[in-house]
Amino acid sequence: MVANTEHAGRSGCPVACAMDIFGDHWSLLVIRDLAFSGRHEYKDLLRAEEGISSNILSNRLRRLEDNGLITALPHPGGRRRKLYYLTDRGKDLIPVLISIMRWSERHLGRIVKISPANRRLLTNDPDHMIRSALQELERWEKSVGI
Amino acid sequence: MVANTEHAGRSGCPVACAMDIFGDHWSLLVIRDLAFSGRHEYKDLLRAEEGISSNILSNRLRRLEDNGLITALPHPGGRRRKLYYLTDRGKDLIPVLISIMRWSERHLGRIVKISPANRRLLTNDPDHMIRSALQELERWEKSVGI
DNA sequence: CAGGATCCGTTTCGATACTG
DNA sequence: CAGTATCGAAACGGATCCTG
Repeated sequence: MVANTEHAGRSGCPVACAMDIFGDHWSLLVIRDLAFSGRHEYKDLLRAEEGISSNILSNRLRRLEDNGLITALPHPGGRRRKLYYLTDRGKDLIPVLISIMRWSERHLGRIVKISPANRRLLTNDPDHMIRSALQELERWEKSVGI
Repeated sequence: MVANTEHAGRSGCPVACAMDIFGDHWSLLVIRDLAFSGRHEYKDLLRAEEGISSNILSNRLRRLEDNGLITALPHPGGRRRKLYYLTDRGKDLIPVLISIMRWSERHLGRIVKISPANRRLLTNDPDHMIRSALQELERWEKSVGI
């Protein structure tokens, strides 16, 4: 009973406000890879996504940057290369991703490839998963000197 | 560290599998209204959404039904009228919606219209919100004899 | 060669008019 | 009132081209 009649209507709903992010096919996937896969470069995201094309990835990276969900850092070893990573706002989407994963695990289990250990963790201790993902990101940030 | 390199790749990720639902602009909004707003009829959903057009609503309702997230019941007082409601699978999306709302509340707070009481509940006791939404749905289901 | 812009055919969206 | 048909507009996405 949150977004009920009392608060519904154009631009009045929490979910609606966020549809730029949640209503897009690719944004969440990019966030996911930045959050869980240790990927930070354009080419990694390009190859890792399930077939995103370069123009779309480019578009989404800019959109995510505009929305303050990711930032880019010049890559130490390249001219135009960049290192993309999540801002605090972006990192804060990790619980949402976990929650989606939990739903998917329960209802689309047959399709999900996930190790038994991670499946158990996802079910039994999602908070632990969140913490360890965040730790991993912080570790990476320190390693590149952010 | 869930969908990391070990499990990434085409159709290997929990998030990706669910993109038919999460990657769509309208599906989550329809689910939201079925979950929180006590709306069950076509016209209610049409008016309540932030401007969804009838063909899109029709399309999404069918898609959601095909995916087993909603079901329709013939309306007692109408020819083509139906009562749409969430299946168990659909109801299980409520935690995801709450998680999205929490994120939106934190980061898009300025846009979100939500009463202070509900905002506090959203922040402090999301589980309570989930339970009360489910109770409301069950109450409605009993009232129409499901 | 990496990042990403541009072109362009195909798909999807969405406002409105329409039907039973 | 519930849904469909139509049709212009927008988005997608594959290939290719540009630029540092």
